[in-house]
Amino acid sequence: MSPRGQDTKRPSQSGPTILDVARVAGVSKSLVSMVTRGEAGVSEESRKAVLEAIEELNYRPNVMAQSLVQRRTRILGVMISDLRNPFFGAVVSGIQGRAGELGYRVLFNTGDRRPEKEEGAIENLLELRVDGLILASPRVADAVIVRAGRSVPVVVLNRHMTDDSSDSVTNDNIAGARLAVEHCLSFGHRRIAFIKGGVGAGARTRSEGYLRAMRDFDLAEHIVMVEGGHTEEGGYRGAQGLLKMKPLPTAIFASNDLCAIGAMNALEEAGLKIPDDVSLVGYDNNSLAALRHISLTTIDQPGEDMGRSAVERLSERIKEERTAPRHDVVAPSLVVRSTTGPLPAEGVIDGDASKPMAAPRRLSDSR
Amino acid sequence: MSPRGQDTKRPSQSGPTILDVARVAGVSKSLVSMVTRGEAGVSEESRKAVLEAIEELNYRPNVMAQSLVQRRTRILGVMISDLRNPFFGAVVSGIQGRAGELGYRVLFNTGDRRPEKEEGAIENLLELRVDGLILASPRVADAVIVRAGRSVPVVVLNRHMTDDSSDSVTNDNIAGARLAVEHCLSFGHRRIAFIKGGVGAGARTRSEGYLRAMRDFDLAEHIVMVEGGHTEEGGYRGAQGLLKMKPLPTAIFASNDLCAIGAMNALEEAGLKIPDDVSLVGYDNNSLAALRHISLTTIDQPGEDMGRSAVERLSERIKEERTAPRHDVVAPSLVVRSTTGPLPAEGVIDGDASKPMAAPRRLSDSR
DNA sequence: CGCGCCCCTTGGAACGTTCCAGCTTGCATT
DNA sequence: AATGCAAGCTGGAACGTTCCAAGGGGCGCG
Repeated sequence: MSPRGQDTKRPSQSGPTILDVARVAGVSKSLVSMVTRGEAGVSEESRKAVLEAIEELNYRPNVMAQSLVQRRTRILGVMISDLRNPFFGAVVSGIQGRAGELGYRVLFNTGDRRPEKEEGAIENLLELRVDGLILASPRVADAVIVRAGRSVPVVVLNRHMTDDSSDSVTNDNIAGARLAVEHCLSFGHRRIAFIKGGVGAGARTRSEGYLRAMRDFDLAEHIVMVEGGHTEEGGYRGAQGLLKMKPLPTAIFASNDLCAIGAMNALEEAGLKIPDDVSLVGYDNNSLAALRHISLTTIDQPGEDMGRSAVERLSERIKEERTAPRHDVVAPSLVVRSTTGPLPAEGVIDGDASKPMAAPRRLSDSR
Repeated sequence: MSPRGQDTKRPSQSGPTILDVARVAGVSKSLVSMVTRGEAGVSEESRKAVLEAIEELNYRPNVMAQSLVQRRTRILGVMISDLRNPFFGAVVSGIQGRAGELGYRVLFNTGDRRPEKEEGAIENLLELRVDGLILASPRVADAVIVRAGRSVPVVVLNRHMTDDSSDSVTNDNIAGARLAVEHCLSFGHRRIAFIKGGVGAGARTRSEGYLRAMRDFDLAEHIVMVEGGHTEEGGYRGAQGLLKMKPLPTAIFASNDLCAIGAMNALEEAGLKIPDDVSLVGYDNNSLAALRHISLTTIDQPGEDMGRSAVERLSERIKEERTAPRHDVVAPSLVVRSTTGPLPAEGVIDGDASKPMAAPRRLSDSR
């Protein structure tokens, strides 16, 4: 009765099953299963027959069926907030590397930068019954993460979770921001401005780190923060804001590399030379920063390592080797490239040059 | 006997099932199923009871079980050859957008640039019984793609398949390369060199397009090609090679944007100004090219649209609305930014200025 | 010769869903 | 009062695996 008759019978293709293989090889399905799982105790003869049948039929075990009976998938789900930020390329690479070593397959899903889509992406992964979930810089509400944590081990990357529903791997944004400020200081800069990261993961703690470092170095009076965002556009606008200020900052610290690159454009458009007129520091050390044409001084956040750690933490939880939550913090480090340099001449003159270069000394101790 | 005794009973968590929900709601599993699938013919009362039970238990349907019985997953598998190339960010975005509209979920896997890993990634997706497969710029052997095509509809992105085992969505690299050459020509350039893309998808056809365009415009004598690669490093080395040449090319066309950026560095290091001394054209129009600080003239390849088309083609195949293979070719377009400009003064002198500026005219017609 | 053991192999139950045929109930129609 | 029918609901079979208890030979040993 169906419009297309008999060809609609099978819901499109559904490959050969273990039973087909068993039939062709002339053995039982159990034996085939043992072969595919590489279990010992199968005669060479049978094994060969089975392998041939598999080859002949182009058979592939159905993961769905496997997972159903084993009650686990050996799949790690990864939700990436923004695939367009090259930093996550490194994270993904680390995740995939370590997961492969541990025998997990990895499935990615992305939120395309929109929290509601992120939530859907997480839900998708959860319905698939992934064995564990990695959320890379999620922008969703805390409650969503907690809820996910109720059904599966969760590791959050780059966002510190205050509750104990999940593990986290973050980089020490406070320390990283301090490194940035210290570095500028070591070149004699005092008027070190900051372009904020908006809602991006880690943005808040970087602001916090900037503030603390400025205060600790007795630079509170020079604190200048403008709105920006973790995008090129945000950095561009942020820098434009800074350019309107009366005593121009001599150094600018941007909340991430994309932001710094945007700032770079604005500064260059205004005819300022980097680093001759203004120094610039980013954060992340993404692949853009390393491009010779950009060569941005930045704070390295080891994305690949963080990815690997996340998998490690997840694996411990899945195997129930650990039940106490763990919050790893990796140390950021300074990568000096070409966008930072000594204080420009006038800066030394019209800035308050009362306190001499004590800072640089202090800096080298503290590292 | 197990070291940890009773707590190992359940293979970690395995959430509530439809039966648990049925029990709590006081109805049959079938009724619960009808509710979760949004089927009509359920009394308001029952529906409410079920929804409450679902909420209470934090129940989530098990996709594995669903797929097993339905014999389809509503999942599209996507293999991305290189997540670090920002061009694919756009592709992914397009895929995800259209897939969402059509009711598919999307699962990504990446080959981390290594063919054998790509093959594993494809195998993974296939074992999951995805309803369809998108291969974005795959580097695997043709045979792997053909084999995959035997079990599931496959759409290949950016690589033309000569056989009919799969559909493809490519951009017209020949035409794109021609646009690049034409553009240089319109500025009076004749010595237009090319940095090749190596094994990257589309690299061969771009070379081919360059060659053809050069010949068509009577520039065969100026053809210069050097090895490069679809990475910054490749472009850097390629440009270094070009810099050793006796009459320096006045324009350089790189096989992709990453490559062009590498070339940019080499040129700048050599003290050449872009575009004053040398013009530079890339390919892809990835997010880097658009960065104001880079502002690369390039050939736009509409990644997002291509992603959407791929999903479209796949969907047709899955629904069996079409059985004939289809090979879509999208038109590339020129994006003029700041890395191309008029022929430098000396270029006009020592180049063969015999044929005057006919080319620019011709160009504007042909667009 | 009979017993036990090891090696290899097997069928059935289970996993959590969907699908389907059929059941009940109540109401309108004859 | 009997019949028909629709609305709402239900239990069992099926999907393709893995796991497990148990079956069948062959062989060495007492």
